[in-house]
Amino acid sequence: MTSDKLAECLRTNPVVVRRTMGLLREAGIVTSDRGHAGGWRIAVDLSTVTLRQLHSALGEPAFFAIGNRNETPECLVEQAVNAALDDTFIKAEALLLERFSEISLADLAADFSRRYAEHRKQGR
Amino acid sequence: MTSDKLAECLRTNPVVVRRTMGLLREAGIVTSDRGHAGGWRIAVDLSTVTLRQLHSALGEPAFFAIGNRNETPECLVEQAVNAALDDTFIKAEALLLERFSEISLADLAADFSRRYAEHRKQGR
DNA sequence: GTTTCATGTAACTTATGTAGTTACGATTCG
DNA sequence: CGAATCGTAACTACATAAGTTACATGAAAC
Repeated sequence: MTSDKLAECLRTNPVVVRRTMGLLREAGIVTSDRGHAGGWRIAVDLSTVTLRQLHSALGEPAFFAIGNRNETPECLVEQAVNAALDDTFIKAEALLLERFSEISLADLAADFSRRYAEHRKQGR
Repeated sequence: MTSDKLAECLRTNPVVVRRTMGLLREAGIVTSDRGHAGGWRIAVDLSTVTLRQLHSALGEPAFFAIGNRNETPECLVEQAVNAALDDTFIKAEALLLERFSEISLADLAADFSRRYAEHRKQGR
């Protein structure tokens, strides 16, 4: 599928698609071909790719919007708050990473297919 | 303590302090007095205020930086992803909220005091 | 009562990060 | 050759949070 087509599906811009897909290519998950009949192609079996791997391929973006701004603050109040919460943030992150590693793209594809079939049935 | 002094401690601006402290005042956690010898005062026993209450007073800002952008998306792919992850995000959030409700400002104050004493000992 | 010290708050400015856009070079196929 | 496509740099737009300015309001000091 071309960047243009993907951008249309995702309601965004082809260059944005290329930027993100480029990271997935670096991780070996997709390949790209230039020129006529080029575009993006999935390079691996969907059952072998987990959300954990995608998260990693995309640069491990932060899970949390709040919490630790500074790992080793000088401020003693900040230190006390970090000490009280760090363990829990680490546990919560582990929970999410664990779940991410359990979900493969094949799982999502299967669920999508189910939903799509349902959608078509309802649509009639 | 005045907004000016607090702003200095927090390395920020008095108006920013007033904005945030105003929310804490609405929640009954602090009071403010105008005029000479005015400023902010803690209104309750620190042992009765938990981080959960602060989080609530400050408008329950989002815990997560990623995840669900749309609770009920039309897109079937997005639906499949949400279905796969929602439970886990809810669990992770519950974990954080639970921990927040376990920690009182008195706990943090005590830990701060310990750190401060240590700091002064080291300082000599 | 005037002066000084505070908060309360509206309005504006600045900073930051993400996304979107334009432009064009490089590559591939027909 | 020419059309299609990615690669990428550079720029623009937008949203959000934080910072700033300005001034009104209120309270205590003297």
